[in-house]
Amino acid sequence: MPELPEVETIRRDLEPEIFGRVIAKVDVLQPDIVLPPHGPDAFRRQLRDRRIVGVRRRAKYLLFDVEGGSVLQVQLRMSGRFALGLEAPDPAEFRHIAARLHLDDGRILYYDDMRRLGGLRLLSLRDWKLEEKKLGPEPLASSYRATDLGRTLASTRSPVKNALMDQRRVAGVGNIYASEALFRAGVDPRRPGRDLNEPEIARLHRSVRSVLREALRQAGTSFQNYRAVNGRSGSFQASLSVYAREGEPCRTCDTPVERIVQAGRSTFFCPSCQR
DNA sequence: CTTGTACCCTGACCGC
DNA sequence: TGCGGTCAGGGTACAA
Repeated sequence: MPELPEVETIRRDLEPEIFGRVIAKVDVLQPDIVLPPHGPDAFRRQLRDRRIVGVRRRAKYLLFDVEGGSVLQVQLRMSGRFALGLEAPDPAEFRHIAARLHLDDGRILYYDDMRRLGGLRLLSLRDWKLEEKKLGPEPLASSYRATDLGRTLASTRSPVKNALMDQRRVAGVGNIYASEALFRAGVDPRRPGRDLNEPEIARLHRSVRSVLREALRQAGTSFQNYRAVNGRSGSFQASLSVYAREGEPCRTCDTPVERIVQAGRSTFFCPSCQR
């Protein structure tokens, strides 16, 4: 479920706890969350006794650099999450533990994934670099400019909402923050990407960055089932302008927020403020 | 090439 | 209480 701010929040929670630790043992309880190229057995063998020398994020992926030139790539997708501790987390809340990474200090990193759409992949540094080439720029990087967004939108007739969620165009924006950024920019999510003019692109660029930054400051958005590490919740849900507010009054103009479906996903917008 | 749809999976919720 | 339909913060395979 997490988008960029949620994944980055998890990264910040995990890094000081697991950086430098050695993975003493790996248990795979749900084999299908181990993603190619390795099967569960090779995955477990190759991670064992390796030190974690980096805890990074790229797009919506968490990356644990392990000594020896490998990268453990974590795709949380809709329901993946972590718990860390000496003892197992509350079994009433973490009911779908799919893997356990035992650390050399006795603590265990639990990967829980109710829907099992996410997973863990062990890649060589070289293969990760190939994967990374498919991803668009990080929207919060200082090098990310309105012209970058403009170029990527100019090349598509897709609705701008879909284009924002396309990880090859810009990395880390998902269903919540696409809707929120378009509201802030005053842009109708159904407009074809290439139809946006320069001022609209400039506004959208600022909106994407500001909404992600603010969400990050509030440790992300937590609904019933999304939590950061060990169940810590974010608070950005209180700041949402349109997402999950169908029928409620727009905070700017009181027009009821509308919900439509684009590419199979809900989009929320204010038909009056967004043109 | 681009774009839309089906699908992976479990659980919560709603109307009947 | 049960049952079917819908929906959920993602990404990919495949068809058109």
